[in-house]
Amino acid sequence: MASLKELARIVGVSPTTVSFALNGRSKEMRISEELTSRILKVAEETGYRPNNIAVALRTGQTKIIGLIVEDIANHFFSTLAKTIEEEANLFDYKVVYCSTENDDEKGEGLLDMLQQQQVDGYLITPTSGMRNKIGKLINRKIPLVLIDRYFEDMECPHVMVNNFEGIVKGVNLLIKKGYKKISFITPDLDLMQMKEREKGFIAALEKQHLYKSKKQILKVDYKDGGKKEAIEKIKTYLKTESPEAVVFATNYIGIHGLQAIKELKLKIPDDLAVICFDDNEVFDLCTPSITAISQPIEDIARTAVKILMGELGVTRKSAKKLVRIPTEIINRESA
Amino acid sequence: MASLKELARIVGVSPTTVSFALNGRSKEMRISEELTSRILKVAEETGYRPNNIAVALRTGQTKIIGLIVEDIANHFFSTLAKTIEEEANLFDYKVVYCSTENDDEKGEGLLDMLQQQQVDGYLITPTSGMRNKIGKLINRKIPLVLIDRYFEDMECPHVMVNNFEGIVKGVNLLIKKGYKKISFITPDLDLMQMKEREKGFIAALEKQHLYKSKKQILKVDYKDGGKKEAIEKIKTYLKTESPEAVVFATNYIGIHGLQAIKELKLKIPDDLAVICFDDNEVFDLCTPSITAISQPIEDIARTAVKILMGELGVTRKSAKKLVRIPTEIINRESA
DNA sequence: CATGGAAGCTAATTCGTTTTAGCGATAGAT
DNA sequence: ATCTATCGCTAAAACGAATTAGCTTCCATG
Repeated sequence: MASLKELARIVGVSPTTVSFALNGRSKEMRISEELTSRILKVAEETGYRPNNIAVALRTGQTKIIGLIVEDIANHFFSTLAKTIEEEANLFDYKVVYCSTENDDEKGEGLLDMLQQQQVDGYLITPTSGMRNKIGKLINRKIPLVLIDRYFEDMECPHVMVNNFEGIVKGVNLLIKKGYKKISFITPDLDLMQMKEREKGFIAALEKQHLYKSKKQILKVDYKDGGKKEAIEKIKTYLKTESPEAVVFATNYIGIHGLQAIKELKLKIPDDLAVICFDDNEVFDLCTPSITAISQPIEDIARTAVKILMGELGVTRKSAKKLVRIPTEIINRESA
Repeated sequence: MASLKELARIVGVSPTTVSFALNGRSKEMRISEELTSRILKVAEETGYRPNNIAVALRTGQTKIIGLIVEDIANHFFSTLAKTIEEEANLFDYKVVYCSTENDDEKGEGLLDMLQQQQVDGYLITPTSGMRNKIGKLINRKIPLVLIDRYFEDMECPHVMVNNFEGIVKGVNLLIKKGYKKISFITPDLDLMQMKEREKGFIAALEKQHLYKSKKQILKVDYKDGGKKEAIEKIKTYLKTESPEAVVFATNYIGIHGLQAIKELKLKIPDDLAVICFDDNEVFDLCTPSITAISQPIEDIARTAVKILMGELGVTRKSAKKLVRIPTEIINRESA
């Protein structure tokens, strides 16, 4: 409520002087120690807080970073968001976050909105349709780091998990345990990381000559319907193909898959072994518990913030700006 | 990038005129239709976006509401946040959110931060230590709605689930199924809603003369340690008291409880029936699936935003400002 | 042929800060 | 006695929009 001007009036000096004193520029600006401490005292007493809006307008810095995730209600993204917030706070930055719902239009809208809010930098898990707008930001040298996905042939800092290697590790585990007829169930999304996971699956199988047919891959199109339809599709697939083991490409398709398996009354891992990309608290609780290829979320978050702080000039620029975080296999009972 | 001033220069008129045209005040301010459409066209072409910082400084309105939750990485709160964001967007409001981690100091800090950001209103799941600061906001007539908890004898709009009634419904279900030795496991938190749930438990049992001893209630203090310690405490309790059925007071203590039950190799519901307050995607997947007392999160979110919009003067003021949303029993296999 | 009013636009102020440029007074150098 | 430096502080501009209070020009009216 109290403004700089008012503080100045109370102390009986000019706003300029108060500003210098509060910003620790007293020595530099030759404000006497006595006056400085008087100002500080009054500021303390009146509980003065600078108006960030005014500061932002004047300095051109909001000290805010915009975080765009796919869906904040999803465990992966909310944990990501939380860690990013904590990490950014260490550098005195605030975070505003929003969800694209994987909708191109919504994503572009959010980008516009954040620009209007004059955020200083961006952390984004982009949808494919955001390519253009992101390209423009990059041309304008706006600090920006992509998370969890990236665009080919667009030079832009990004940090994501090593999807290819992660799936390969998972498949190799299944092969080692003796499973031969292995399937891959993935959402049908046009995203880099999905392609990488699929490539990892095929590569790992081909190395052991176990990739026989395209039917070993099921792509579930969520545009056709929601959860229920997905579960039905998976049930149908499992019945007709009856694989010995299955790798789910994401956390949520894994959950739908488990539901399908439960409804088919298949025994894990005897009837069907299961591995899922991306861990989930649920997996630990299931009976049997589900083996997962886990993404070190905190790692991803911290790395992304670190790079962004470099771009923002808060810390010195990171050398590595295209980071792949290795996955970790969480061995449980399902495979 | 392009400012109002620049637009004005391009069109060859004054910034004032441009401002009127863009804000739809042309008729009122007698800007000719021809000029108005020329301005609009140039604005379109140059992709002009007003600088929200400047607008906020001038108008005193940021069109931002501050949302303070306990932990954004938690399913309940992240779903809440998501719905609130969607709902607020309908009214052209943005949302910035942050987590208290149930830490009084952090909560107060967040309140300060949001004040400095000049948010127009607040949605808060408060920690007990935030009482004072929230009281001050209320005295200053700042639009504010509490969610999920409230302070006794402080008149402040709030919306929460009907905790008492929810637990009563749950306990009654257990009693109807014939369980007699029923326990209540709750985090040891000094929060209204925990007290209400405990009261509900005791009241429901006493009505059937089934409340025999304080030992039927276990309070787990999370200050003593994390998840692991909690699980150990629950295991110890279940071994020594061996209840027939247990009601978990929250989502996350339920998950820890299930872990404990799994480690003890107890069969649900034969050895031990389970009901949990607050639903979770996990519960549907567990074998057996877990019966829950579900909080209609979207309802809570929508109601809270509605009341806040009333306080902000965006819509007309709500009549009911102290709302209890009824719970819903999700019948599954664990009880 | 004043006079009034409307039509169509704009100059200048404001919001709360930060920052640049500079002012008066005293002290030291020449 | 004059010039320069330093000290301690401040006036004023700026950030980008919104808004208040006009300022012209033109036409109609008596």
